[in-house]
Amino acid sequence: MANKNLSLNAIGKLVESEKFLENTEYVAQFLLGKLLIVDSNGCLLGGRISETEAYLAKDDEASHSFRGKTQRNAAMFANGGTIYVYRSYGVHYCMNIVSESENIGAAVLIRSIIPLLGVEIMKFNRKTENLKILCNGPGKLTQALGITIYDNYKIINESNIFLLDDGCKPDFMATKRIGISKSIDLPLRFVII
DNA sequence: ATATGGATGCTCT
DNA sequence: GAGCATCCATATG
Repeated sequence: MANKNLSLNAIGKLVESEKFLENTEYVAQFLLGKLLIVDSNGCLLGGRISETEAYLAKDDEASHSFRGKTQRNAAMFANGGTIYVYRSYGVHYCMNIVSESENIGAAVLIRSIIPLLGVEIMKFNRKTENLKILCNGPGKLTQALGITIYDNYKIINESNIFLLDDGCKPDFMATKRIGISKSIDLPLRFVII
């Protein structure tokens, strides 16, 4: 425990929990360049967030929260900083970080990270040696990091999943979101340039 | 380099 | 029973 915090402190400082209470588009942009790190049985896995998408509480038909709270999306209505994981296409898991306050229903989907820590373990988890395709998709990064539905409802920085700020302030651009069929024109996808 | 279709399981109508 | 916030293998230019 003390060791883990020591090694995390050497990488950067934990993102303050109040940050997740800000509005969702801001959180989605803020998360770019931050380090997403998972303590997997004592091994640190993770990398730098390079792509996010905002899913809003209001007027966003593509958001899981659009039709209200259900058993599946309940974590999305928890307080900002909660992790919302769901199964996608019956095959993969996708990971979101809830934004804003309790009962709002907004979150940021982590779409891609640049692998930095525990690369050999992530290669094993993904069954590939190719760094380019290790974590470059929402289903891929959860597989690389070992994130599953059991991580649903965990709290960032109060579990084995951490967000760190090492001072990186990347340039980014906004584009349309990917892989959805409703509200497809909203510029709510953010990518490091 | 881009396009396609299959795998897969769970939620909601 | 439909429809997915995906990925990969395969097929073609």
